[in-house]
Amino acid sequence: MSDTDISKDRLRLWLRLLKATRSVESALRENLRQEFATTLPRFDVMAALSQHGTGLKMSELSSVLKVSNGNVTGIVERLVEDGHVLREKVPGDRRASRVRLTAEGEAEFARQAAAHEAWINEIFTALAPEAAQSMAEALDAVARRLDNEDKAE
Amino acid sequence: MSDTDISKDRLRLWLRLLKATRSVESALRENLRQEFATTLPRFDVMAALSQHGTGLKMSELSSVLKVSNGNVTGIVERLVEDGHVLREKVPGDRRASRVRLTAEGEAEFARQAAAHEAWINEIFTALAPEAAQSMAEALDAVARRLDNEDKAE
DNA sequence: GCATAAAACTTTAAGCTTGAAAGTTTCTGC
DNA sequence: GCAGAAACTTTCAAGCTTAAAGTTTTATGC
Repeated sequence: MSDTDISKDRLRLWLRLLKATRSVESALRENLRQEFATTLPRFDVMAALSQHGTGLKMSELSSVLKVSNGNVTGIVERLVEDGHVLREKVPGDRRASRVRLTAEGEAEFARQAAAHEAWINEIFTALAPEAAQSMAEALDAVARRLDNEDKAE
Repeated sequence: MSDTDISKDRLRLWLRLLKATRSVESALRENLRQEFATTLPRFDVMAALSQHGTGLKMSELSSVLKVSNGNVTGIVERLVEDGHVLREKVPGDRRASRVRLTAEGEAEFARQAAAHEAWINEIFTALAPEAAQSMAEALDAVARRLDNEDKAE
Protein backbone atom coordinates (compact mmCIF):
# COMPACT_ATOMS: atom_id res chain seq x y z
CA MET A 1 0.00 0.00 0.00
CA SER A 2 1.36 3.40 -0.95
CA ASP A 3 1.87 6.27 1.46
CA THR A 4 -0.94 8.27 -0.04
CA ASP A 5 -3.31 5.32 0.39
CA ILE A 6 -2.42 5.13 4.06
CA SER A 7 -2.99 8.82 4.36
CA LYS A 8 -6.42 8.51 2.74
CA ASP A 9 -7.28 5.68 5.12
CA ARG A 10 -6.38 7.79 8.11
CA LEU A 11 -8.50 10.59 6.77
CA ARG A 12 -11.43 8.25 6.36
CA LEU A 13 -10.99 6.96 9.90
CA TRP A 14 -10.95 10.47 11.26
CA LEU A 15 -14.13 11.35 9.41
CA ARG A 16 -15.80 8.29 10.88
CA LEU A 17 -14.55 9.12 14.36
CA LEU A 18 -15.85 12.63 14.01
CA LYS A 19 -19.21 11.52 12.71
CA ALA A 20 -19.73 8.96 15.47
CA THR A 21 -18.69 11.36 18.20
CA ARG A 22 -20.96 14.08 16.89
CA SER A 23 -23.87 11.67 16.72
CA VAL A 24 -23.36 10.61 20.32
CA GLU A 25 -22.87 14.17 21.51
CA SER A 26 -25.95 15.30 19.70
CA ALA A 27 -28.00 12.50 21.29
CA LEU A 28 -26.69 13.43 24.73
CA ARG A 29 -27.42 17.11 24.18
CA GLU A 30 -30.97 16.35 23.22
CA ASN A 31 -31.51 14.00 26.16
CA LEU A 32 -30.08 16.52 28.62
CA ARG A 33 -32.27 19.20 27.19
CA GLN A 34 -35.45 17.15 27.15
CA GLU A 35 -35.12 15.40 30.47
CA PHE A 36 -33.16 17.86 32.59
CA ALA A 37 -33.51 21.19 30.78
CA THR A 38 -29.73 21.56 30.80
CA THR A 39 -26.84 21.53 28.34
CA LEU A 40 -23.67 19.54 27.76
CA PRO A 41 -21.31 22.32 28.88
CA ARG A 42 -23.24 22.74 32.13
CA PHE A 43 -23.17 18.99 32.65
CA ASP A 44 -19.43 18.94 32.02
CA VAL A 45 -18.80 21.65 34.58
CA MET A 46 -20.93 19.91 37.19
CA ALA A 47 -19.17 16.61 36.47
CA ALA A 48 -15.79 18.23 37.04
CA LEU A 49 -16.99 19.79 40.29
CA SER A 50 -18.54 16.52 41.40
CA GLN A 51 -15.13 14.86 41.10
CA HIS A 52 -13.54 17.59 43.20
CA GLY A 53 -15.73 17.88 46.24
CA THR A 54 -13.73 20.73 47.74
CA GLY A 55 -14.28 22.84 44.65
CA LEU A 56 -12.12 24.23 41.89
CA LYS A 57 -10.83 27.66 41.05
CA MET A 58 -12.03 29.15 37.78
CA SER A 59 -8.62 28.65 36.23
CA GLU A 60 -8.51 25.02 37.40
CA LEU A 61 -11.94 24.46 35.95
CA SER A 62 -10.97 25.79 32.55
CA SER A 63 -7.77 23.77 32.66
CA VAL A 64 -9.60 20.54 33.52
CA LEU A 65 -12.22 21.09 30.84
CA LYS A 66 -9.70 22.39 28.30
CA VAL A 67 -11.78 25.41 27.44
CA SER A 68 -11.00 29.11 27.63
CA ASN A 69 -11.27 31.16 30.81
CA GLY A 70 -13.97 33.44 29.51
CA ASN A 71 -16.04 30.45 28.57
CA VAL A 72 -16.10 29.09 32.11
CA THR A 73 -17.11 32.50 33.45
CA GLY A 74 -20.37 32.41 31.52
CA ILE A 75 -21.29 28.81 32.23
CA VAL A 76 -20.63 29.14 35.96
CA GLU A 77 -22.62 32.36 35.97
CA ARG A 78 -25.68 30.52 34.69
CA LEU A 79 -25.17 27.59 37.06
CA VAL A 80 -25.07 30.04 39.96
CA GLU A 81 -28.35 31.55 38.79
CA ASP A 82 -29.82 28.05 38.75
CA GLY A 83 -28.61 27.46 42.31
CA HIS A 84 -26.56 24.42 41.32
CA VAL A 85 -23.21 25.96 42.09
CA LEU A 86 -21.73 28.65 44.31
CA ARG A 87 -18.60 30.80 44.34
CA GLU A 88 -16.56 31.09 47.51
CA LYS A 89 -13.84 33.57 48.26
CA VAL A 90 -10.38 32.08 48.49
CA PRO A 91 -8.85 33.22 51.79
CA GLY A 92 -5.55 34.97 51.21
CA ASP A 93 -6.11 35.66 47.51
CA ARG A 94 -8.66 38.25 46.59
CA ARG A 95 -8.23 37.62 42.88
CA ALA A 96 -9.41 34.02 42.92
CA SER A 97 -12.72 32.36 43.67
CA ARG A 98 -13.49 28.73 44.29
CA VAL A 99 -16.52 27.10 42.72
CA ARG A 100 -18.34 24.09 44.10
CA LEU A 101 -21.68 22.31 43.89
CA THR A 102 -24.47 23.27 46.26
CA ALA A 103 -26.32 20.46 48.05
CA GLU A 104 -29.08 20.94 45.53
CA GLY A 105 -26.55 20.84 42.69
CA GLU A 106 -25.10 17.58 43.96
CA ALA A 107 -28.51 15.96 44.15
CA GLU A 108 -29.40 17.17 40.68
CA PHE A 109 -26.10 16.03 39.21
CA ALA A 110 -26.47 12.59 40.75
CA ARG A 111 -29.72 12.15 38.84
CA GLN A 112 -28.19 13.47 35.62
CA ALA A 113 -25.09 11.32 35.91
CA ALA A 114 -27.13 8.15 36.42
CA ALA A 115 -29.23 8.89 33.35
CA HIS A 116 -26.11 9.81 31.37
CA GLU A 117 -24.43 6.51 32.16
CA ALA A 118 -27.55 4.63 31.11
CA TRP A 119 -27.69 6.50 27.78
CA ILE A 120 -24.06 5.70 27.07
CA ASN A 121 -24.57 2.09 28.03
CA GLU A 122 -27.45 1.92 25.58
CA ILE A 123 -25.62 3.64 22.73
CA PHE A 124 -22.47 1.52 23.06
CA THR A 125 -24.30 -1.77 23.49
CA ALA A 126 -23.15 -2.93 20.08
CA LEU A 127 -19.51 -2.54 21.06
CA ALA A 128 -17.64 -5.79 21.68
CA PRO A 129 -15.26 -5.69 24.66
CA GLU A 130 -12.21 -6.48 22.49
CA ALA A 131 -13.05 -3.71 20.08
CA ALA A 132 -13.50 -1.35 23.01
CA GLN A 133 -10.13 -2.38 24.39
CA SER A 134 -8.09 -1.77 21.24
CA MET A 135 -10.04 1.38 20.56
CA ALA A 136 -9.24 2.79 23.98
CA GLU A 137 -5.54 2.21 23.43
CA ALA A 138 -5.60 3.79 20.00
CA LEU A 139 -7.43 6.83 21.31
CA ASP A 140 -4.99 7.28 24.14
CA ALA A 141 -2.10 7.21 21.70
CA VAL A 142 -3.69 9.97 19.65
CA ALA A 143 -4.56 12.10 22.65
CA ARG A 144 -1.09 11.67 24.12
CA ARG A 145 0.51 12.76 20.88
CA LEU A 146 -1.49 15.95 20.81
CA ASP A 147 -0.95 16.70 24.48
CA ASN A 148 2.79 16.41 24.07
CA GLU A 149 2.71 18.75 21.12
CA ASP A 150 0.94 21.32 23.28
CA LYS A 151 3.67 21.12 25.87
CA ALA A 152 6.43 21.27 23.30
CA GLU A 153 5.08 24.41 21.64
CA MET B 1 -17.79 -9.03 35.13
CA SER B 2 -21.00 -7.49 36.43
CA ASP B 3 -23.37 -5.41 34.35
CA THR B 4 -22.50 -2.25 36.21
CA ASP B 5 -18.80 -2.83 35.53
CA ILE B 6 -19.51 -3.13 31.82
CA SER B 7 -21.52 0.04 31.99
CA LYS B 8 -18.64 1.86 33.69
CA ASP B 9 -16.24 0.59 31.04
CA ARG B 10 -18.45 1.90 28.28
CA LEU B 11 -18.62 5.23 30.03
CA ARG B 12 -14.85 5.38 30.29
CA LEU B 13 -14.48 4.52 26.62
CA TRP B 14 -16.90 7.28 25.68
CA LEU B 15 -14.99 9.81 27.74
CA ARG B 16 -11.78 8.82 25.99
CA LEU B 17 -13.43 8.99 22.61
CA LEU B 18 -14.74 12.44 23.41
CA LYS B 19 -11.42 13.66 24.71
CA ALA B 20 -9.46 12.41 21.71
CA THR B 21 -11.94 13.82 19.23
CA ARG B 22 -11.96 17.21 20.94
CA SER B 23 -8.18 17.29 20.95
CA VAL B 24 -8.02 16.58 17.25
CA GLU B 25 -10.78 19.05 16.43
CA SER B 26 -9.12 21.70 18.49
CA ALA B 27 -5.80 21.16 16.69
CA LEU B 28 -7.54 21.37 13.31
CA ARG B 29 -9.40 24.54 14.30
CA GLU B 30 -6.18 26.19 15.33
CA ASN B 31 -4.36 25.13 12.18
CA LEU B 32 -7.19 26.33 9.97
CA ARG B 33 -7.25 29.64 11.79
CA GLN B 34 -3.50 30.19 11.73
CA GLU B 35 -2.74 29.05 8.22
CA PHE B 36 -5.91 29.85 6.31
CA ALA B 37 -7.79 32.32 8.49
CA THR B 38 -10.86 30.12 8.34
CA THR B 39 -12.92 27.92 10.64
CA LEU B 40 -13.95 24.29 10.85
CA PRO B 41 -17.62 24.92 9.94
CA ARG B 42 -16.56 26.88 6.86
CA PHE B 43 -14.16 24.10 5.91
CA ASP B 44 -16.92 21.52 6.37
CA VAL B 45 -19.28 23.43 4.10
CA MET B 46 -16.63 23.83 1.42
CA ALA B 47 -15.74 20.14 1.67
CA ALA B 48 -19.37 19.19 1.14
CA LEU B 49 -19.62 21.50 -1.86
CA SER B 50 -16.35 20.21 -3.23
CA GLN B 51 -17.79 16.71 -3.31
CA HIS B 52 -20.87 17.91 -5.17
CA GLY B 53 -19.55 19.92 -8.06
CA THR B 54 -22.99 20.87 -9.32
CA GLY B 55 -23.84 22.45 -5.99
CA LEU B 56 -26.28 21.74 -3.19
CA LYS B 57 -29.46 23.34 -2.03
CA MET B 58 -29.41 24.88 1.43
CA SER B 59 -31.58 22.08 2.76
CA GLU B 60 -29.33 19.44 1.20
CA LEU B 61 -26.33 21.11 2.73
CA SER B 62 -27.79 21.09 6.21
CA SER B 63 -28.87 17.49 5.74
CA VAL B 64 -25.40 16.38 4.58
CA LEU B 65 -23.69 18.21 7.43
CA LYS B 66 -26.35 17.25 9.97
CA VAL B 67 -26.73 20.77 11.26
CA SER B 68 -29.77 23.02 11.45
CA ASN B 69 -31.05 25.08 8.54
CA GLY B 70 -30.48 28.40 10.22
CA ASN B 71 -26.92 27.43 10.90
CA VAL B 72 -26.11 26.87 7.23
CA THR B 73 -27.67 30.22 6.36
CA GLY B 74 -25.10 32.07 8.41
CA ILE B 75 -22.05 30.12 7.32
CA VAL B 76 -22.91 30.34 3.62
CA GLU B 77 -23.55 34.05 4.06
CA ARG B 78 -20.00 34.56 5.27
CA LEU B 79 -18.53 32.32 2.59
CA VAL B 80 -20.34 34.38 -0.03
CA GLU B 81 -18.84 37.53 1.45
CA ASP B 82 -15.42 35.91 1.18
CA GLY B 83 -16.06 35.09 -2.47
CA HIS B 84 -15.55 31.37 -1.94
CA VAL B 85 -19.12 30.40 -2.68
CA LEU B 86 -22.09 31.66 -4.65
CA ARG B 87 -25.85 31.20 -4.62
CA GLU B 88 -27.72 30.41 -7.79
CA LYS B 89 -31.44 30.54 -8.35
CA VAL B 90 -33.08 27.19 -8.90
CA PRO B 91 -35.17 27.38 -12.07
CA GLY B 92 -38.77 26.45 -11.36
CA ASP B 93 -38.59 26.92 -7.60
CA ARG B 94 -38.33 30.44 -6.32
CA ARG B 95 -38.01 29.28 -2.70
CA ALA B 96 -34.79 27.36 -3.16
CA SER B 97 -31.25 28.36 -3.99
CA ARG B 98 -28.31 26.27 -5.00
CA VAL B 99 -24.90 26.87 -3.48
CA ARG B 100 -21.61 26.01 -5.10
CA LEU B 101 -17.92 26.87 -4.96
CA THR B 102 -16.56 29.70 -7.06
CA ALA B 103 -13.39 29.04 -9.05
CA GLU B 104 -11.52 30.93 -6.38
CA GLY B 105 -13.25 28.85 -3.68
CA GLU B 106 -12.24 25.62 -5.39
CA ALA B 107 -8.62 26.69 -5.59
CA GLU B 108 -8.61 27.78 -1.97
CA PHE B 109 -10.29 24.59 -0.79
CA ALA B 110 -7.79 22.45 -2.69
CA ARG B 111 -5.00 24.04 -0.69
CA GLN B 112 -6.88 23.65 2.59
CA ALA B 113 -7.81 20.03 1.91
CA ALA B 114 -4.22 19.08 1.15
CA ALA B 115 -3.02 20.63 4.39
CA HIS B 116 -5.88 19.05 6.29
CA GLU B 117 -5.01 15.59 5.04
CA ALA B 118 -1.39 16.10 6.03
CA TRP B 119 -2.36 17.21 9.55
CA ILE B 120 -4.57 14.16 10.01
CA ASN B 121 -1.86 11.90 8.66
CA GLU B 122 0.53 13.36 11.19
CA ILE B 123 -1.85 13.12 14.14
CA PHE B 124 -2.86 9.53 13.43
CA THR B 125 0.65 8.31 12.71
CA ALA B 126 0.68 6.31 15.92
CA LEU B 127 -2.35 4.31 14.86
CA ALA B 128 -1.65 0.75 13.77
CA PRO B 129 -3.63 -0.41 10.74
CA GLU B 130 -5.33 -3.24 12.64
CA ALA B 131 -6.41 -0.89 15.40
CA ALA B 132 -7.74 1.48 12.79
CA GLN B 133 -9.65 -1.34 11.15
CA SER B 134 -11.45 -2.56 14.27
CA MET B 135 -12.03 0.99 15.38
CA ALA B 136 -13.69 1.89 12.09
CA GLU B 137 -16.08 -1.05 12.43
CA ALA B 138 -16.93 -0.19 16.01
CA LEU B 139 -17.59 3.42 15.12
CA ASP B 140 -19.84 2.46 12.26
CA ALA B 141 -21.87 0.24 14.57
CA VAL B 142 -22.38 3.12 16.98
CA ALA B 143 -23.26 5.59 14.26
CA ARG B 144 -25.66 3.17 12.63
CA ARG B 145 -27.44 2.57 15.92
CA LEU B 146 -28.01 6.27 16.42
CA ASP B 147 -29.08 6.88 12.83
CA ASN B 148 -31.69 4.15 13.06
CA GLU B 149 -33.02 5.63 16.27
CA ASP B 150 -33.48 8.94 14.50
CA LYS B 151 -35.51 7.31 11.77
CA ALA B 152 -37.59 5.32 14.24
CA GLU B 153 -38.59 8.33 16.31
C1' DG C 1 -59.92 27.52 -8.43
C1' DC C 2 -59.12 27.85 -3.80
C1' DA C 3 -58.12 26.70 0.89
C1' DT C 4 -54.77 24.33 3.31
C1' DA C 5 -50.78 21.85 3.98
C1' DA C 6 -46.08 21.27 3.04
C1' DA C 7 -41.52 22.76 1.66
C1' DA C 8 -37.46 25.97 1.49
C1' DC C 9 -35.50 29.18 3.67
C1' DT C 10 -34.49 33.17 7.07
C1' DT C 11 -34.86 35.41 11.43
C1' DT C 12 -34.64 35.48 16.31
C1' DA C 13 -33.37 34.54 21.09
C1' DA C 14 -30.47 32.12 23.94
C1' DG C 15 -26.40 29.94 24.80
C1' DC C 16 -21.61 28.19 23.71
C1' DT C 17 -16.77 29.20 22.20
C1' DT C 18 -12.58 31.50 21.27
C1' DG C 19 -8.70 34.91 21.44
C1' DA C 20 -7.56 39.33 22.78
C1' DA C 21 -7.77 43.13 25.83
C1' DA C 22 -8.40 44.95 30.29
C1' DG C 23 -9.10 45.10 35.35
C1' DT C 24 -7.44 43.53 39.93
C1' DT C 25 -4.43 41.53 43.00
C1' DT C 26 -0.22 39.21 44.24
C1' DC C 27 4.58 38.14 43.76
C1' DT C 28 9.64 39.20 42.74
C1' DG C 29 13.88 41.55 42.28
C1' DC C 30 16.30 44.96 43.81
C1' DG D 1 9.29 49.88 49.65
C1' DC D 2 8.34 49.91 44.94
C1' DA D 3 8.39 49.02 39.96
C1' DG D 4 7.29 45.58 36.95
C1' DA D 5 6.04 40.91 35.98
C1' DA D 6 2.89 37.31 36.70
C1' DA D 7 -1.52 35.32 38.13
C1' DC D 8 -6.63 35.27 38.29
C1' DT D 9 -10.51 36.60 36.33
C1' DT D 10 -13.94 39.16 33.52
C1' DT D 11 -15.31 41.67 29.41
C1' DC D 12 -15.65 42.05 24.54
C1' DA D 13 -16.31 41.10 19.58
C1' DA D 14 -16.99 37.69 16.39
C1' DG D 15 -18.64 33.48 15.09
C1' DC D 16 -21.06 28.92 15.73
C1' DT D 17 -25.28 26.33 17.18
C1' DT D 18 -29.92 25.16 18.14
C1' DA D 19 -35.08 25.28 18.42
C1' DA D 20 -38.87 27.90 17.46
C1' DA D 21 -41.34 31.11 14.89
C1' DG D 22 -42.04 33.60 10.70
C1' DT D 23 -42.02 34.39 5.33
C1' DT D 24 -42.58 33.11 0.86
C1' DT D 25 -43.53 29.78 -2.55
C1' DT D 26 -45.20 25.37 -4.16
C1' DA D 27 -48.06 21.25 -3.93
C1' DT D 28 -52.45 18.84 -2.69
C1' DG D 29 -57.32 17.82 -1.89
C1' DC D 30 -61.58 18.69 -3.06
